[in-house]
Amino acid sequence: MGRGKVELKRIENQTSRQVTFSKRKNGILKKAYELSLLCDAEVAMIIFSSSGKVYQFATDDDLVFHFNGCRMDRIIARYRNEVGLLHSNHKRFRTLESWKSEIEELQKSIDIMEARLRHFCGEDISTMGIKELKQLERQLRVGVDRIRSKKVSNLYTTAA
Amino acid sequence: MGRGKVELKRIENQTSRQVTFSKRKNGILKKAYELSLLCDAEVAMIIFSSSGKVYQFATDDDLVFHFNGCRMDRIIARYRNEVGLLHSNHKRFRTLESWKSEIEELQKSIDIMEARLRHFCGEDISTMGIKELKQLERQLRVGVDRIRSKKVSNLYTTAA
DNA sequence: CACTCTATATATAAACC
DNA sequence: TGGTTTATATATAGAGT
Repeated sequence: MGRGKVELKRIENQTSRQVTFSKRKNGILKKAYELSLLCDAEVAMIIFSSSGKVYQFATDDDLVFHFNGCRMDRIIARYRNEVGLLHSNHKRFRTLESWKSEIEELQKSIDIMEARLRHFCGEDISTMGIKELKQLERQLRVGVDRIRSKKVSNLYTTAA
Repeated sequence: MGRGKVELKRIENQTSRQVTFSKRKNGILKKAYELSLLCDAEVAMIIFSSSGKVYQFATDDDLVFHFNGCRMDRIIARYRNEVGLLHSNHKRFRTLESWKSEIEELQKSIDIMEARLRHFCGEDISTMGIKELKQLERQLRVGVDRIRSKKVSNLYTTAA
């Protein structure tokens, strides 16, 4: 919308990315407000800019100062209920450091797995060398083969 | 937008409220996707229709992790860290609950990613149906193709 | 950055299937 | 619910301040 058409990909120029973010953020927050008001829907939205700032909207948060997130927690709670995520808890006594380090550990594993998943999808492979690429391809082939044979056996099972 | 101008208040006619909801929901989900993609932002959105159905968007959910809300929990966790706690009485000290819930959310993401990684390797696929298997195979093929072309271009680069 | 100004691109209301 | 069409309302890209 506007003078030029935009490609649907990350805007490389940092300045215009920032400007576009600011404009579109306002636009979408307004849309969220309108949707909730017009259609009597419960809407929650959380936005982190690439620089790390957070913006939010939640239904029935005060319109003028809608940065307090009063209802956010309730909507999130409702979401968890619907989607079915149950939390059990134990481990009462721990130090701050132990919590932090566990979180760091988990985050690290997540980063590694994300990279691996991307590689499996053929993304972010520009940094990989020939050797790694070959290994990855081999692994993908193994996956394809296993799936093929699984499909075949499924067909037989289904047909019977 | 459209033939008539709309008042900013709850649409009383139930049918048109429903129709408007459906259209605007699609619109805003698209906007959320564009915002995250164009501006490299992390975006999470939860929408409950007045009839109680839930719809959602979370950055990257539809890419590698096209599973319902794999990233949602992590965005919520990040939100809770950076904002949610500012509005409670404990501004500076995180509660035990907040540590635990963040860890649980990270752990959950890890579980999902582990399962997905195994599938990519053709493991643990005995529970998958034909449809899922086909989809997985397609994704693996995309990966293989991308790697092939990358290998080819690498050879040229290396040769030069 | 926040805001202004326009030309254009999009979203969508209304009506009908 | 989903699509289609069309006229109109909005959003916003690009450029400037």
